[in-house]
Amino acid sequence: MIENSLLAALPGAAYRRLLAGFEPVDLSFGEILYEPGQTISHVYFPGSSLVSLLTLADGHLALEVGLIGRDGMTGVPLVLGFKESAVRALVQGAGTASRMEAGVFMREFRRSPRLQRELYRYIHTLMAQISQTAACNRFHVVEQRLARWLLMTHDRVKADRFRMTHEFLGHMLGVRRVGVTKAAQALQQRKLISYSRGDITVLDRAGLEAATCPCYGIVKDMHDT
Amino acid sequence: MIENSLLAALPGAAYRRLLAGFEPVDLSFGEILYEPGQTISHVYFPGSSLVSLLTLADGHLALEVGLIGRDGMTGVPLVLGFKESAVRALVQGAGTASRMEAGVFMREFRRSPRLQRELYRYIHTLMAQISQTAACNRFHVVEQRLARWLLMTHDRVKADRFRMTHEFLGHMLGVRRVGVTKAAQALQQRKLISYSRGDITVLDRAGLEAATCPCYGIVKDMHDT
DNA sequence: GGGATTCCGTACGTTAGCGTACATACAGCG
DNA sequence: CGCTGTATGTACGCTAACGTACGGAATCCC
Repeated sequence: MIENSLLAALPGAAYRRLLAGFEPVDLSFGEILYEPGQTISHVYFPGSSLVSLLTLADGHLALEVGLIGRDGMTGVPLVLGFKESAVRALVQGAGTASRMEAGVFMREFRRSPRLQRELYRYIHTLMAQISQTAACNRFHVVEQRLARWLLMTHDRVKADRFRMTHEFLGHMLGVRRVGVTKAAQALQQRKLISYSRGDITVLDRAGLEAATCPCYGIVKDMHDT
Repeated sequence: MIENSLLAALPGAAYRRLLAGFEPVDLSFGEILYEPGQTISHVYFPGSSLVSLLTLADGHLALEVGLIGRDGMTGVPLVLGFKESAVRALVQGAGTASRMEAGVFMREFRRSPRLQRELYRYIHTLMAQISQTAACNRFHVVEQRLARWLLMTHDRVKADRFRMTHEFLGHMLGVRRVGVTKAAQALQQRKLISYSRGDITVLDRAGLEAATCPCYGIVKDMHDT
């Protein structure tokens, strides 16, 4: 019933203690959980939902630096002793999550060494993911990056089909809408995906993996280790 | 004598305990402290030295994601429960540092809540720095990014002059050497810097701040808060 | 079912940065 | 003093992506 793998990794006792404080919620597409500089009111452990961390630049431009699914959590700054987020957290895929009020969470966190260990380790993989994404955005072309992004999403939602417009993908990848359209066309012509009006279907996962840059594998291996 | 601000912030008792375990070292330009996937043998708290964190892509391309001076430390993965670094740590400015063997450090770390608090907070600012750098590398032109890089270095070495070739800067900014040369020429013509054969002098700091992107100020404010 | 809205296709000139190659010039060293 | 390596200047064609604009088409909503 709690589908988040960070929580699932906890031993029975700690796990049951925590459950009491959680509130199941349904996150809807486009919802903004935090803005930069804003106080973090709740932490979220996604189940079937998907949350993007976005860095903002020059007011309007956005770039995804991290992607959080059932393998992660939002509200990392709390764990590190800060009350505010440095980035925007945006619900990118509607679905379930378990949330907890920040103060309650911090009490539980301080009480459970096992939870601390899990979350610190998670933070390391998140940092590594952010670093790799930075290099990827710098060196690889849009088509490869789009393929990577679709694969990462595919991994987390565990479905071949998800809702996602080109416009939105542009904000994630930090490129124009038209740039996404061209890359998506190329992938569609190669029969790796198909799409229509905000509805994307992964047709050939292996093909996508061949079309993307090594960054995908590098980040995935880090999560699995 | 220990010039690192993370250490200087510790209260007297904890501070003196720690000092015993430190070994003062001189880091020389170009030295590689860690490679990705490699076990971390020592942690380093820079004094006058400067260490870059580089993400590698496609074997040969490099991109700086973090810059560590007297306000930081290397070996963050240890603090988060990992023994290996995910990035390359390269000495970018020769100078002093205090180092400690990984095992010794971890014992001290577990023993000192105050040290834990300091370092976790540092990790948050480092993450924010990496995120902002990612967006900066995506959206801003080389000239602005070069100005930012020079300012960040200037802040940390506390000297108007430092050694740095265009080739090397290319690896930091993830661009060709020629790209750096063009950007540096532009800054020199505007009398903001002067340079010659690996020797860069900051002439007009305020001018540089006007020439760079807002990212510089954003990251700086985070460190000061 | 008509109108508005959202989403995608296409097009055109512009530009930053790429890859590469070669020329110059200073610096240290024997 | 000349040699050799390292650092910087310059040049040229090329391409990915930009900014912008407009048309078509599916979907939603009264």
